[in-house]
Amino acid sequence: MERPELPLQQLHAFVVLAEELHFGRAAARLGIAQPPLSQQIRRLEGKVGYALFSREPGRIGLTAAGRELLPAARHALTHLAQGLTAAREVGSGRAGHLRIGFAASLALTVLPSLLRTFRERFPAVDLDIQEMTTTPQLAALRERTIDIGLLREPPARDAELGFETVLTEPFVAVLPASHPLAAQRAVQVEQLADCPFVLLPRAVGPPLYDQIAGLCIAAGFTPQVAQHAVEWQTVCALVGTGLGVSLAPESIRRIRLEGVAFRRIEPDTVRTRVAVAWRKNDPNPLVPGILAALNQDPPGTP
Amino acid sequence: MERPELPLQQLHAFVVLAEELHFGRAAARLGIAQPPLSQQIRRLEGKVGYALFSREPGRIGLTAAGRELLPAARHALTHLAQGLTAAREVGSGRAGHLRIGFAASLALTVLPSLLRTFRERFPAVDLDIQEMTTTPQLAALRERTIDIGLLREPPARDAELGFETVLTEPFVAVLPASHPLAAQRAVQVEQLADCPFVLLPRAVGPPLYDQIAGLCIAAGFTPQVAQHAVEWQTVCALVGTGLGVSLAPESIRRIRLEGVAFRRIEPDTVRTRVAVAWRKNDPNPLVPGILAALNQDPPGTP
DNA sequence: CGGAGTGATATCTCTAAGCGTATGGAGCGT
DNA sequence: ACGCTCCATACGCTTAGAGATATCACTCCG
Repeated sequence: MERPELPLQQLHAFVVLAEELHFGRAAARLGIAQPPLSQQIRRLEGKVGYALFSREPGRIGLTAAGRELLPAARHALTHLAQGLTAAREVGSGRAGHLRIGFAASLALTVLPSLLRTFRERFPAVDLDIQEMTTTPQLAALRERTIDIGLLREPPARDAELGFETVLTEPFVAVLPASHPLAAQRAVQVEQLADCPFVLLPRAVGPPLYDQIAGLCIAAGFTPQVAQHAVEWQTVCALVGTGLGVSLAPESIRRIRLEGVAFRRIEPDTVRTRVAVAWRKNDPNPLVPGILAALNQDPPGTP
Repeated sequence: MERPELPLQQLHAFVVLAEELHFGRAAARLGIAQPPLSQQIRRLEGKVGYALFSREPGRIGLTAAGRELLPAARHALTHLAQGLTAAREVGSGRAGHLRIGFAASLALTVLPSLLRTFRERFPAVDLDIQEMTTTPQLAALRERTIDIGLLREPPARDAELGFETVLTEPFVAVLPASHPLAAQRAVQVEQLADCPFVLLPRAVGPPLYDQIAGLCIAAGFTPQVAQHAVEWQTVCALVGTGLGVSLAPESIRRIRLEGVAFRRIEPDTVRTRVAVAWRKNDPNPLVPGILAALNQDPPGTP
């Protein structure tokens, strides 16, 4: 790309004059006097190297070179004007797009209401949402692959990322419907001591895993993991087949599956935190926007 | 179309910086020092109203607004560069297009060689050729519908149009092959006195018509027009059916038709002039080009 | 022949902006 | 702690060019 040689202002004058074919009117449309317009055109012609208009007394017209330059000038001007307003829309936060990573377990609780209220306030914004577990979300935020994360059990503090708790929820026991404990309204955690467990791998969200394990340990046993699954959806399905039991955040109750029962646990002192995460230095004006949307719309009331 | 607000130079700097993502290298590519580049970007951001780059130490990147503006800036710059070179090509006469009107009778003589030599010298030029008789050509030239005319018997002089004779040619008699006179090598014009004539209407080219009529009158008779036809092609076809005879410029010999004979006439003192016509004030640099091509390539040697 | 309309020229002013050099200051590596 | 890289800032110089006003030149027309 070489250095631009034609000042935009002169091109604007050129386009207007090409439309009016009359120096006086064109100058009026441009809001300037006639002599400056003559100068502009003259300068532009000087830079192009050839006449752009044929001036015969009484009628002026485009030359062949002028006809060639006109569409390019028009394109450039309109493109730039559009690009500029688009950039301003985006800059002001009225438009743009936002890439959101979210934990699958929130697809049925936090996410729907968030999307709804955000779309109301920023109708021109495209939201790209993708399911990711906690650890990949943190990495994606740092790599700028996503702009917003919705995750569980965020780190306490981070130099680069900001976090804000969206909601806290207790854990529930996930049981096969046929399981004897499913007959109770609530389950003592220690009653699960001898059951095989279905859990998410620790790697996808160590803090959450540790919380669950911690619940068991507090109840006096170490959970025997019979099977790992990467999504809560799958965990529930496996529990439904009788493969084992699980402990999960309450919001997965929304996953309604044949043959799976959810029961309160006792004690339910431990709660899992769901937080929104963002880059502290993100210049995208939509980031404050979505944080505001989250605060305005108290989640948990989907 | 509103007033352009973004100087092209700054947009250029913006695009280069967006590619390099490094002030030092971008400045080097632009051939300037680094501080001026910082200024350019700063000014541009000032005009847009929002930051275009996120500057964190060690890594700079486009903001959302910058990503929005970038393609527009690129488009504008490349479009303008292309338009500028195209305009210069056209201005210098290396490219462009030329609308040529020509008399049908020249389709087989002057035109082919002219097109060939012109295409050699100006390969990037598009030629739009259209068949027109003399009078419409003059009108089309004045209305700027065509740029070049190839016509017969031009007016002697004209305030607006220039003419230059391309070739002169004698008239020949056009006879049915079965006609008694077709047995002779040459025909005396007065021998046609009693034959019905097939001629072009006077309106499509009064001077040519008057020349033909003049030939007859000089031979002592007034031609009896049995039939008018608008093209020489048709005239010959009608002659071939035995409808009459005609007098025509020699170049229509090229129209080879079953049952039509062409014969020299005596006296052959009168010649018809074929001329090229153009607007004297036409700024199109191709006009001199085509005149030069006509002179370089002596017509009549197709 | 004179006036209207139209565009070119001449002259002046003023501002924006482009560039350079010098310098400051924040990270980052050794 | 030191130096290095990289970007921002400050300051000064210089110029292109955008604008205005006044005037001239040409054409057309009544």
